[in-house]
Amino acid sequence: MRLLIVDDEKLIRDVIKTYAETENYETVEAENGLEALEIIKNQKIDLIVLDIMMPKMDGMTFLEEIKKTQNIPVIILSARNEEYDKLKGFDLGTDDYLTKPFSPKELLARIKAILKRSGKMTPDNYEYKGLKIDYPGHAVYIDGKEIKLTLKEYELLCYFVTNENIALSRNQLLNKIWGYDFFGDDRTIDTHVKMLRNNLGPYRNLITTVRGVGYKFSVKENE
Amino acid sequence: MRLLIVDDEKLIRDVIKTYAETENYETVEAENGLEALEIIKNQKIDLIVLDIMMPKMDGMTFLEEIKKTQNIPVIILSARNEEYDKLKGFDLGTDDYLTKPFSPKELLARIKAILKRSGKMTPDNYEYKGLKIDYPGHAVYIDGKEIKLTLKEYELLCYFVTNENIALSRNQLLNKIWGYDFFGDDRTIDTHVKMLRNNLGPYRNLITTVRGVGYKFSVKENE
DNA sequence: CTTTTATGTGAAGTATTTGTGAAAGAAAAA
DNA sequence: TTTTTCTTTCACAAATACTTCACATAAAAG
Repeated sequence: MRLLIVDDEKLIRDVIKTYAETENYETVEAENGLEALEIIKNQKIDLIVLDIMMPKMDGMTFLEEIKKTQNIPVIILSARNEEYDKLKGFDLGTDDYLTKPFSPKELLARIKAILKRSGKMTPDNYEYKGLKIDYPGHAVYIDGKEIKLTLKEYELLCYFVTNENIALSRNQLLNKIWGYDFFGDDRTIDTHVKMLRNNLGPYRNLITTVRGVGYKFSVKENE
Repeated sequence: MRLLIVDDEKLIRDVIKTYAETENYETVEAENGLEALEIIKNQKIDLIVLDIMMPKMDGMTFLEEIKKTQNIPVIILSARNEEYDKLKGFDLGTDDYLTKPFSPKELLARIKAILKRSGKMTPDNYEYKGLKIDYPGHAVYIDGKEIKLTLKEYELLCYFVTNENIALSRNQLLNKIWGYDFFGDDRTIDTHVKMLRNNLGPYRNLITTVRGVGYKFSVKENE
């Protein structure tokens, strides 16, 4: 069980690290979002403790970034009175939120709760028949052969896969993958879905159109 | 499922609103107790999120006021260290409280728990015999086989199902499903009901005609 | 029983939504 | 810079959905 602690203050990191280690969690540290992204790319992380206020790449940006493709639970640390509305991309199902100053005991309790709740940890790959996604490697395979997806196509696919059997509106997709500050055309999604379908070849029909709503990924074998 | 959010800080209301909407709750806002009372009078509210400290009419007064006549569950928000024993009218069976600052996740979890407890929770699917609606998937199944409904047919069915045994006028249906800005013909509903009935096959008679009024969905086995 | 009123329904016409190729615009790589 | 790759927009075709209409049918009223 490995935690990533992202905070620019070494003192805070040390405190968390100390307490976490008494509970036998491994810890990895990062000073800012950029560093954290690097680590996420290369290591399997089970939970992230994330400070919102940081230089270089702040917590929110980092959060939106990783939520595009990964589903690692996150505990957010923020100063009291910070603006709540910045907390976009925050996934109510898997994440939690604590205000500074916090009691280490409470943090540990929440860590425990989240890890328990999410039971089986974030898998590092997805597989359905000959379709395979290797999350750490950012790669997708069809029948053993790697297919080359652009970033948006990959993000789309990941989001679809983690929301199997759920109809996703264009807005939802835009917000989650493009970010809340994208003000372009809805239909750009259609184009990306088209490309993704083409690239999925024999698996193209796993993405179905939900007319009037958006798209849905499902492996159900209906006619 | 409609929540009333009562808080004098717009920021807090916005945060709650944002998160509540991701869970598909409708939200109504009020700045103070007086406003909230007005709303309660005129709308059906399933749960109230209530800040205790407010100008004009504070949360406590409001709480006592509505508890006299209604039994809507309430989640109370209060600053840490406020005296809880002042919480008159607080019903331990149906209500809950949270201290600020709170985690949105926790609030939503409590909302869900309370709604579930009070039997009001919208489940994410509906089932009656071989008729099944999968809300997240926007899909309807009859005896295990998916039937393809158009958006309007699907919306109609959902609205019927959530208003079982209630006669719905054409106007009501138009307003809810078509929106208040639709100025077309009433009878278009008849056509959609016709199509929906056809698609429901063996379950077509769950939608009965209420002559002079509109339609009604009911599972009662009459005549 | 006849008339009136309301609903059921098939079919035609209208409107909307989606698929798609291509071009323009951005970003990254060379 | 130039070249390449990726992203976004656009335009039009195709598919699908929605609305209206006219007449058939059924229920209620006279």
